[in-house]
Amino acid sequence: MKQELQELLIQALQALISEGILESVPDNIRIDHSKDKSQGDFASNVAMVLSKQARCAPKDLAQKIVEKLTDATEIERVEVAGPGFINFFMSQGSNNQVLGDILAKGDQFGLSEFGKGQRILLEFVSANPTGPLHVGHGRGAAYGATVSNLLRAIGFEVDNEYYVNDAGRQMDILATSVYLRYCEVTVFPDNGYKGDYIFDIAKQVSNVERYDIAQDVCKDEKDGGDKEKHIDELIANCKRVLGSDYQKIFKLAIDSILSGIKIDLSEFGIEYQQWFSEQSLVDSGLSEKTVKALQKSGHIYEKEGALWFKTTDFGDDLDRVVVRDNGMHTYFASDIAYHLEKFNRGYDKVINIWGSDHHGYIARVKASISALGHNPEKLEILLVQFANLYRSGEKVAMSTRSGSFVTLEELRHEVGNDAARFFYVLRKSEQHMDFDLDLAKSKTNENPVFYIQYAHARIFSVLKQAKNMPIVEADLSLLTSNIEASLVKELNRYKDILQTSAVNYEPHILAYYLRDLAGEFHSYYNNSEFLVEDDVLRCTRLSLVQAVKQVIVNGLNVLGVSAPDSM
RNA sequence: GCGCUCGUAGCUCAGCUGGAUAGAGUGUUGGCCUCCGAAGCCAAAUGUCGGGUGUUCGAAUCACCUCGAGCGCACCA
Repeated sequence: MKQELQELLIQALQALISEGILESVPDNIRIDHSKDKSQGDFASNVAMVLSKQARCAPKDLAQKIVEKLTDATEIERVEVAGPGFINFFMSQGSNNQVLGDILAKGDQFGLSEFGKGQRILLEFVSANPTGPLHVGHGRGAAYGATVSNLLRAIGFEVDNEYYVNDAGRQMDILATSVYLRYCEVTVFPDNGYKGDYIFDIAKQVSNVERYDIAQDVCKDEKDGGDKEKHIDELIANCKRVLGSDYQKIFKLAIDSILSGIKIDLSEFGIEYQQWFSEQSLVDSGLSEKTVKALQKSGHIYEKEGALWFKTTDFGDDLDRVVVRDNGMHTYFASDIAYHLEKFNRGYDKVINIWGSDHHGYIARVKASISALGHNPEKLEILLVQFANLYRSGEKVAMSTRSGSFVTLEELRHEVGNDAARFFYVLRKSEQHMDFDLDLAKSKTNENPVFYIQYAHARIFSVLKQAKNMPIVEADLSLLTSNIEASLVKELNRYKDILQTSAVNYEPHILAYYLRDLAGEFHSYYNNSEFLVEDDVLRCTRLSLVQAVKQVIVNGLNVLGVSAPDSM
């Protein structure tokens, strides 16, 4: 409907241009759903935007535009209001068309072809496999999965991907930590992974000799030494002493943790098309090749024994090291290779969802994409602020290494998947978020997700009771009350909401909409009776209510939240 | 010090590609179950939109300054 109105407006503007009143039609003419019923169904501010060009008062220009509008049966009347808004009042019949549309399309209602099948690679979570996911990762997981659903709903083809950092020093620290627990050492390195899950993995180790790998290593920090050096020497000893058994433990540790992460995400309703291994970039030599390609194109220089990538040529603050003086590739080097690999897979757009603490990393990644001859515009990086956890009014410190954190699994079991999914996306992703554990765990009724699910359950219950009553054709002209009109108006917004929510990567827009829709329904429920004697009236109201139910189901489905029939 | 993000009702947050009286949840106060699910509804009260200056017909929204909070500035990943 919005598009039809837009075309009508353009026609009117063109008529004014031919009369010499206006010079040109603006690119995008804004037509919004009015917030207030007294302001009609749609409003346009085009007259105010163009008043300068026309050199007359916005209100007068609006009047002139209105006079040029051709009649359309769907439009009941058009008004000029306020400082120069053009308000469109649609006929109730035209608004009601959406009901038939919803009931006919069912699960498909609201979907569009806006994305025209363009392919998007969406990478999210990608937490290091050094421990279970915690509640901070949960936010990225819920956000990423919902953005993915949204984009799919408006016609994009989206592949979800998890980048597994299974190479590098952190993994060695993990393996060594497991071995030390297996040996049941009494002194544990400051920099080792201390969580309980390390003990669980250690229990699975068998047929490996127990050596004292702490012999001859330098002092740990608590003894006045350097904790980084201490753990590096432990790792070196561990590798040397264990030989091939080291790989065994290494693999056990990562497999165990990664499979835990996969189960966790899958139970949270999140499916990935790809799990991309960092190690595979090393094995395939792509990391190596990428550095060579950069060298060839002249973006690399040597300084103090290391290879530096001149990212400052592409807008970064500092140049970055890609190969250290000890010959090791930095994480950045494999990350460049990874992004190159993503681009080579031929996606129309590559989206990364990162924790906001990585924002300083954006410039150098985009720089590397430019340097390798790709368009950095095709890479979009969305940042998610970490959630601050509060327990008993106090902020909870979180660190994977110290093992003091609340896992995503714990949270899911406490508050339920539905509440967790909804709660996470209810706030704008870049908004700092206070996650009050006590509130989320103990008073789950306050969570708005139940409000929406309750509306669905109520409708289900009503429809169930209507099952044995006669079914006749509905007469939509009987939907005359204010609340019915505003409920229909709300349903008419769904498609636009879905699109706005998706193109802006803002799931909270959909979440808020569903709560509003549920609110309208609850008002209606308390205000009117559905199971009335009159067959036509009953079936008419039930069809409205059924349409509401369908939209709630469709919307919750995008958010990854279930719509139970009873609760 | 430099950079990114944020600052809106007691609390948690929407609204931000400039638009009509700044909204919701929660909390507070008072009503509504002989009636389709009261996890609900209705009503009342609540704001220097952190502060300041500017841009203009119009600023919570844009620009600049300033104060406050979080995060990032490695030959770590």
